[in-house]
Amino acid sequence: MPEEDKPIPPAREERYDAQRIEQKWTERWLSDTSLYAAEAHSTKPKYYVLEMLPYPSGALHMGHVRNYAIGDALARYMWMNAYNVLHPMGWDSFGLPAENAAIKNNTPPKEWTLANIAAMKVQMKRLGFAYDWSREVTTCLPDYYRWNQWFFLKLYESGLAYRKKSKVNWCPECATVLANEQVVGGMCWRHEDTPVEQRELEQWFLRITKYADELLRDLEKLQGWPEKVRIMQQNWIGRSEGTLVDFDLGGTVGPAGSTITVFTTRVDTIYGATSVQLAPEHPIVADMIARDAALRAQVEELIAEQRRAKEAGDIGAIEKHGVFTGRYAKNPYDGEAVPVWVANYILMDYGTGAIMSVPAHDERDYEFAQKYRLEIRLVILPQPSDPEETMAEPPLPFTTTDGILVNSGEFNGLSCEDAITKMSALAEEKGFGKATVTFRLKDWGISRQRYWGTPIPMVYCDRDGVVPVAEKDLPVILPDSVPITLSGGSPLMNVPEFLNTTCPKCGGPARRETDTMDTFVDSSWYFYRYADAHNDQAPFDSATIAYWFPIDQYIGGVEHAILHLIYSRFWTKFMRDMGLVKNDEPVARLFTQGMVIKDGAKMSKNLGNVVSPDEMVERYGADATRLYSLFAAPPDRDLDWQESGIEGIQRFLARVYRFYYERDQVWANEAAEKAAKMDILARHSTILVPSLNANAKRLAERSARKIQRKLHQTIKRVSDDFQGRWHFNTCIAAIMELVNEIYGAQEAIATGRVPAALIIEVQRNIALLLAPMAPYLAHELWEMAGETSNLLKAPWPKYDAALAAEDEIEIPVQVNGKLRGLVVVEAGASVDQIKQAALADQKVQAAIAGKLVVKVIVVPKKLVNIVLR
RNA sequence: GCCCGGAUGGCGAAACUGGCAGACGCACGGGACUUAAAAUCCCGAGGGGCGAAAGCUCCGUGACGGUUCGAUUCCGUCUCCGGGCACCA
Repeated sequence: MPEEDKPIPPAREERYDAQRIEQKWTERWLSDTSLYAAEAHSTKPKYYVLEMLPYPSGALHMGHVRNYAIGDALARYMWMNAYNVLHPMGWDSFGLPAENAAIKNNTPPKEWTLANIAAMKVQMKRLGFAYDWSREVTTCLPDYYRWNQWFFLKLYESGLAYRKKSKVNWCPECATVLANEQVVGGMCWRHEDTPVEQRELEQWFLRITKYADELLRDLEKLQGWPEKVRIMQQNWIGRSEGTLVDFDLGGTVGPAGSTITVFTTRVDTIYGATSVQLAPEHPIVADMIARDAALRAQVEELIAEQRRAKEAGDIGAIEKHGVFTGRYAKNPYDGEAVPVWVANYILMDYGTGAIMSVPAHDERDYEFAQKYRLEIRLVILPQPSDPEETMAEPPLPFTTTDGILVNSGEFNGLSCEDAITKMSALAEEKGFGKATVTFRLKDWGISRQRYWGTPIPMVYCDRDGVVPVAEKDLPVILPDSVPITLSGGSPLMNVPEFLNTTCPKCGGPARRETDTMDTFVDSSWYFYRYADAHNDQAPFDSATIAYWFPIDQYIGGVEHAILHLIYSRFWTKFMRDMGLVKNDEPVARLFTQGMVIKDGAKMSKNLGNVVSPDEMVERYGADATRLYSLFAAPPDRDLDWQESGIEGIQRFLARVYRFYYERDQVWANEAAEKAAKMDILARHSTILVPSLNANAKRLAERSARKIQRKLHQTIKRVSDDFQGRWHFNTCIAAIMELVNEIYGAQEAIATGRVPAALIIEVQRNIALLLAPMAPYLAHELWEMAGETSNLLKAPWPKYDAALAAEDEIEIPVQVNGKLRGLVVVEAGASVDQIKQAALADQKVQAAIAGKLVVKVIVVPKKLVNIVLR
């Protein structure tokens, strides 16, 4: 193409106009769907960066923007580092709010949800997030949830899905099940004067506890996860080693039998057991109260106390109450019969729901025994430090395991540790107990008596009982246009076309399961689907998963540290055992970002301190909104949103823009300069970092060298932060410093003391450094710097350590730890040279005059400290 | 109660490995440009005391103590704030 036929670049405006620039680039980006597409096969290394998918509530909030700004910056950075990047997005689109909206606005949940998705997708695109939309996953659509059903069938086949009775919140007024958040102070959220009841329903559970040990053990492998999250999961799993011991009641009370099995971690203290305590909901208690109305009333009060405390979220503050049952149980070790009590501090869903109470060696038992004047018997004494010393009586309760047994028959004199081993062995030998491990982790109840969720693919037949739907008949489609009412249980029960079916086994009439799945099922494996989003033969292709997994970096809120992430880990282990995936864990590295707060409080409608992303984008642009959310605080900490802060960022972007614009104006007006520019550009398109020697000559000017040094220092700082701790706030500060340096050198630039080549190099690099964080402006600047390549995949700049190095450095000189002088030395100065310079300094001389110098500490490049006496 | 974070100017924060505390930004003050304002550019600034000024000096990273030539950083005790779990036997 002849020179004069080249398209004339569009006229640029003097003022930084975010809206104009962002609209221009949005159009280009949206017209090319291949832009952010991951390559199925690539010689490049793969990188899977994932942000937690949102619930489509209708609008993004600032927390989302922050989350996605971090992920997008990382994805773009990895593209620039020539990785094959997978960066997908989707919608966690089943769940209760759609049903609530249906009730409130009379809109079908599907319609409401899909409209919200469309709206939020527009927001995401406006913000410029670089997602591969061809892999979008929408969990409420049958092409996704059919695989939930498929997995459920596999879980059922493997014995990992089972039914059992479980309690639900029931509002008699609504005649329906309530979610925990719909219970307010023990009352229904819609009927403030209707107490919520507990009803037992048959529900589906997934046997996550089968993997309890592995889920715990593999936390070790997750070194790329925050320590905090690993600890939270560890506590959640709650592994505890102990002993089961049978106490005999000496005759049955009812169907629950005549044995109380207690779980204890301290079987070594069992000779100090002076009572057995049962949870109020223990089956033996049920037998006991069946014939004892007075006891029944008391036990019911204990249950009520427990429930009230739990609902108040304040179970720790509950005052301990108990009631003596009138029965005694025999301690199998010494044959002593101890009283059996029922107590409100014993939980039925942990251990066996029964404990032995050892007041002398357990704080809670001690408190309880004091209150009810139960016997307190000391059986552990402190280890004497000197064997000759007599053992002192310790203060009670004495809970340490570093002690010696007394008053414990044949076990006297053993250490607690030895006693636990020997006593557990004896229990097993004699058949009244055994060593065991319990977990706090419970099986995962997935049944929801709701409409807007994945139908559980099971059928109930009068003849064949519980029968799974045949795989070939999947998906079981969730019917549309189902009236969402407030009463009568699950809405699906009122849809005969759905409810009535035929038995897959005998072909006779049967009923479908009307419960739907917990939405945590959807989010437990959605990130696998991204890798192969349109597969209609299987949830995904295993070879594709082997390529992409594990996820290299997952980013989201810490509020999902436990449930979502533990269910996802469980799902992965199950899929691995099925042979579907090879990885043991889904996520190699996890990052949890801090909350966005305003005026010191979490943003909420109640407080009226919600900042709308749309408003920010409209007022300041997407770049400023994103950049500010990265700048205002390090990403793992809470971010206090300040309107004046984002104004400052906008000012910074305008300052950067103006630097390019004004240079362009100058160059455009100087024909000779322009020719030089073209010549330089031609050279620079291949050489990003000029070699030191060539430049050292060319950049003899001090001001030019200063700019060049700052440039390379900036590239280093920004690169280091992307590689390391992700403190994007300091990256941005570094770029601001570079821009300040340029503005500070205005005069040198105007008088031609700074070569145009260097200015262009700075311009190119600022565009490159800003590209991950402020992509719109960065693309515009890239173009203004004369580049025609796509910035998205332009190589990330490299710094030259020699160019970044300082020639001279200032070394502070302290005398007795107090700053007394500053000396300037060459960067490579030896310890001795620095010491001489420091001692020669006038101020230092004055400070040490007449005193005895005891020691001179020299830390090269850092400081000198002269110690006087 | 237990576990995990955090606390630094008027504000958001920085100081990455024990080495000049407060980079960068906001707000503020002063100046330049302007008829004026806005915008922009430049300069100033932790607090106290001394000084006309250049400057000098003391104090200062939630509190108290310790280690060290030297501590925002390491150790101990405590206070407050945030998050998680909660009578877990």
